[in-house]
Amino acid sequence: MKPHRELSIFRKYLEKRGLKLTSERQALFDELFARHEHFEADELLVRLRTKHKKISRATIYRTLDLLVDSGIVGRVRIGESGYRYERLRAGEHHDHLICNECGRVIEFFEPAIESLQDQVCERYGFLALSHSHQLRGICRQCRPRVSSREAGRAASAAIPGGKLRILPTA
Amino acid sequence: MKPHRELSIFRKYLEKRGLKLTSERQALFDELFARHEHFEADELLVRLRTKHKKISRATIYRTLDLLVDSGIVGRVRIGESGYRYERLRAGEHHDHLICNECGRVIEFFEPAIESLQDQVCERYGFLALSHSHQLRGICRQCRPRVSSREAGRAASAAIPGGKLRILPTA
DNA sequence: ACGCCAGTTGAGACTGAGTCGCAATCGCAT
DNA sequence: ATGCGATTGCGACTCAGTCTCAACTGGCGT
Repeated sequence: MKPHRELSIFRKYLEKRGLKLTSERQALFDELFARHEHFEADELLVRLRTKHKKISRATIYRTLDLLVDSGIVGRVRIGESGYRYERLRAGEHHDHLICNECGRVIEFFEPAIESLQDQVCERYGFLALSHSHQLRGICRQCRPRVSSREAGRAASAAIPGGKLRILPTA
Repeated sequence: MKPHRELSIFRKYLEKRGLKLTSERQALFDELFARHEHFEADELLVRLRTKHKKISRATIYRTLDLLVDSGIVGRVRIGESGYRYERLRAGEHHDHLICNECGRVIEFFEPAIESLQDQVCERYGFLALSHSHQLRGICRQCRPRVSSREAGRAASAAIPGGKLRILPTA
């Protein structure tokens, strides 16, 4: 729980391009590194507002852009609308399992998938700069609840093919 | 180029829930299956408008929802904002390589990745219902252009680690 | 062929997320 | 302490998508 490392990265990032570490930026940074969850921009706004800090929505977005750009925060398209942000630990990377029921986000990392991705890129002469890989469905905790609910409904929603099919969505 | 199969699926889908095949829905369907690219909702609106057909934005979205729900069209989060739609051929599935330069979308399918995904889900007791997997970067055609442009700039943007790193973004 | 009515449409108001312009303010190098 | 470029907050704005509702229509029943 020592965000010092990230703070100095951020500081350096700002310095390098003649930007300033204002009290708003510092406050946002602190709030962000006080937890370790995924969060939305407006969530931060509310949290800071309730903590007496005043900060505008525009500044939240502007600062978030800086943090993403500096590499210590990641911007992810999760859920149906808007972005979510997450702390990024240097050099680490992960993808997401997202529960449609409770919204829980599970991070996973599968080296074999990563290297297969590289192979795919090679195949197409594609230079990958970033990627996004998310699986949506029902998490372990929600499965019992959902399946009992389904039992109540008609079986009409059953997928024809029988076998579990994974279709693209987002 | 015979969309008859899909049309009958759509027809059946509508019938099953007492919905009607209106001229607007038919027109949208036709326009959609006249090509095979990824497209945005507003794009369809424009295309139909220029083809003398009048149709409202709301109807476009409503019909697109039906098509997605019936399984013959897929909704994908590509690019920075909004959705894109794409024809789905029955049983087929693919993921995307997206070029940041020209916007080109390359479809790929890697069975090994799919099965690794299943393994990841098992590991977490997660029931996957859909997934999204996109790599963003520079396509073969754009690479020469981009690298020469980069050469002009300072080398300051070089990634420290040296090795190609793939970071999450969307 | 006709009528009926649930389903459908278009227009425009609305929403939510994010961006922009600008005058007032602030960090910080000197 | 000073100066000035960077930054902020505000509110207006955009953009994609949704909603409401009165007017319209597809297609079943006869």
